[in-house]
Amino acid sequence: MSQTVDRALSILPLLAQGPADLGQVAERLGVHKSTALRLLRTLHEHGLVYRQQDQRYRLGARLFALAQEAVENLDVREIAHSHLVELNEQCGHTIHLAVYEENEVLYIDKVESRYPVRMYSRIGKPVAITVAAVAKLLLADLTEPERRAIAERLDYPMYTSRSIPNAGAFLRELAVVREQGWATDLGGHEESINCIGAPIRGADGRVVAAMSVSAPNVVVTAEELLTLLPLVRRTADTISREYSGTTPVKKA
Amino acid sequence: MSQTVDRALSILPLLAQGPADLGQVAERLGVHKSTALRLLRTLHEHGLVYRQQDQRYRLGARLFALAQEAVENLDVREIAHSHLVELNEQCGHTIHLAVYEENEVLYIDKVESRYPVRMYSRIGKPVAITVAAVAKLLLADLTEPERRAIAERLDYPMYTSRSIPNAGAFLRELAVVREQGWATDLGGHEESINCIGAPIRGADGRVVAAMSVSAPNVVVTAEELLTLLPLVRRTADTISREYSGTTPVKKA
DNA sequence: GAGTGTCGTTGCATCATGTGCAACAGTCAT
DNA sequence: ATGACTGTTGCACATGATGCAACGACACTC
Repeated sequence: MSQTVDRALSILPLLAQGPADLGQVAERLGVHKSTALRLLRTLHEHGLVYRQQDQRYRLGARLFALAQEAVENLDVREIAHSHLVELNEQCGHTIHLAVYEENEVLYIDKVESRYPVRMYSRIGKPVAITVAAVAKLLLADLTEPERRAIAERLDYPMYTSRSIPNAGAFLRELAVVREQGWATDLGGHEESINCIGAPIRGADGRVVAAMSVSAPNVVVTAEELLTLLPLVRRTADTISREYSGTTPVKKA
Repeated sequence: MSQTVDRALSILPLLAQGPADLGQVAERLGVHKSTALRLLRTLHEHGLVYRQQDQRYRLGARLFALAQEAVENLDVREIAHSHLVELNEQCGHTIHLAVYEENEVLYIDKVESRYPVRMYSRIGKPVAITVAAVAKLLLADLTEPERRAIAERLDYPMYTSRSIPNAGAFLRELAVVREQGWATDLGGHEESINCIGAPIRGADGRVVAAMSVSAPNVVVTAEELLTLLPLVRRTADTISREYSGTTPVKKA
């Protein structure tokens, strides 16, 4: 809507791929060098862009600070985290927490099977939306026309032979997930990895986040993983209750 | 420099404090509502801003994805290298750069001394973890339980009479290093070689890499080597600043 | 050491673009 | 219904963003 801002913001994903010099930025934007320079300077003043010794530009620290604050404002994450850790201690597998936002599903927390969470490790990465259990849970909660619209728009990469192949199959899968209240991904993303997931709901019943447990075949079979389903659902429900304020609320 | 972009970017830190509605944003920016609306729309299209159910705006998850992608492409080695070369030109000794990964400390860069004394170290090779200055720096930054777990698991080969002999001594050494912010290895790996090292930190303060200067006794004594400490620490700090994208000095 | 290429930077004239205004539409409370 | 509040739209105006061309700095070649 605003051309100038639009151009300036387009620089960010461009630099996210790696440092670039003025000429490259101008070319990729399709504008004159002097224009690109002014945009970069403005971004620089706000700390979103940093200029290294070789004069190339890359994303600046301010962006990381903002991202940090953005995620801290997602209070689902804060509430869920301790429960995810607890679940990890009980089952030993990797736990993910994801939200849906603007046609994307993003991981916002992760508890590694062996190591403590590292900020910026893989959190923030878009999810394989057509196959991941958490994505199915989040999309299944949308209205029917929304689901249809998104399903039509997506690509259906065949990560494995068990990946969901097309919009029709995806919509049927979402209907199943919506009905049963939990979801799986059995080797649909990586052949040897299975996931089971459950939704986290707000006070109005809407799904605000989804969590999943992932484990490789070599550790537990899909059948064994499914025996954890009650535990996963119970954890999700506990988080839902706390999130919707059934427990004493302290924040303003 | 660019008014429009400047205003748009000013919205981000504003929203970082918490969600705000159109009127609040317009007021804080000192512009008309319609102007604020257009800016917010542009930010929205780029996913930097998200509109929640109550129509208020907050920071979007795309910020997260951007920061994530940028960090993955951040290469400490690339940023550090020129500084290491410069340091080598100033002091003439061998410089090492190392990172910690998966219970191992690895050399990822090396600038050879200008005198013909070869050290047995190679880029990509694991470091003598119990004695090397860089290893001490990297391990000292872990949490207390992590340090303890690793210390218990390690072997303590007596390369020389001054090698660290056991887990207890190692943990005490790590505590000292953690406290003082630099480390040494005085003949602990090879009898005739001394090292001093300093940590390189990311934006969040975590140690992401460590660098060291090594020199044999026949060239400089340990005392003489230690006089280089301020220079080494300054270099490490410079690299830290550049790595975390903080501009040294800027506008008021 | 003159020549040639590349790159970032600056000042400026032009007009596209962002701006504020005022009117409109939707929602909620009374 | 009425009023107060919010977000939204269309439009005339001039501000501010744009591309150009010229300049300076640096690296490299011959």
